[in-house]
Amino acid sequence: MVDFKLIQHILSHMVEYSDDKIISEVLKSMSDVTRRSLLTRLCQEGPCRVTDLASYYDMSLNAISKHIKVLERCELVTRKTIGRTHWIEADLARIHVVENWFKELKSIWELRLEKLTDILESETKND
Amino acid sequence: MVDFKLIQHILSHMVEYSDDKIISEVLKSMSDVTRRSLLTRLCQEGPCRVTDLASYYDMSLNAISKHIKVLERCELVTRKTIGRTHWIEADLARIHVVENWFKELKSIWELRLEKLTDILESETKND
DNA sequence: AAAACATTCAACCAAATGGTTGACTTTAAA
DNA sequence: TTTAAAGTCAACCATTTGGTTGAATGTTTT
Repeated sequence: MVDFKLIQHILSHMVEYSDDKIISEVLKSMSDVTRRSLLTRLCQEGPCRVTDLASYYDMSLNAISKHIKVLERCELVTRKTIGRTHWIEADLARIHVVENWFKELKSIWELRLEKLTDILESETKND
Repeated sequence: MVDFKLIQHILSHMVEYSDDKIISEVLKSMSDVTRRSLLTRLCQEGPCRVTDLASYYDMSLNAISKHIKVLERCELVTRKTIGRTHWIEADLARIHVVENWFKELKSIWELRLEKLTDILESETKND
């Protein structure tokens, strides 16, 4: 007979392992206030130049440039270079990966609660 | 007349600012593979002792103890001390705060797209 | 051709992170 | 009443992070 629970377990772990690095990078990247602010601004305004983004912050252009590179490395942001200006654009696709991990975690939690109530029910039957 | 957009803007920023520290801490806390693994295990198994958690990892008890403290500080985990054993339990409430930020970000994105299509529509009218 | 602009690169620095080991406290067991 | 167990605390260490400044690269503008 097919062991669905085993298959489910193996599959969930395959997803977990393959996405693990992405999840770590995305979460770490978004854990910084400045980078979250940059993302927000890019969502509001659409594609922006690096200099324009930097003008909003009490921080050097270089610092913002580095923040953008961090966001870029984990693909929360894309870059289109036209001449000397770089157009930075938000890309929220990576967020889904994290959201899915949250969902998975919550379902693992629920699964345990279900098993727990099952046990409690069968115990009350035995009383 | 009431400026709903302004009120919405102010409110969203109040939420954003007050939750900012929590979001940063939760995201940074969860950006570590070991800590995510601990959270997953705690969701699967329910409350666990520190030593039992540590036994799964190729890492000192102290390291795990520190990881748990990080999770505890941002309230992803709670602790109940009975005698000499500490029972650690997952608490996923904080995840909602992050999920809400994701939702907010996406709605900001959508809002811009809507404005953009509005502009495009009015321009085609003018042709 | 020279000057200004947009941006990255490189080197540096202080602080934070993730790990280690060894000593310490408190509680439970022999 | 020793001894063992469960954890934390403290000090240390290498690496990463988030910022700085100054120079370098390539692209417009004048």
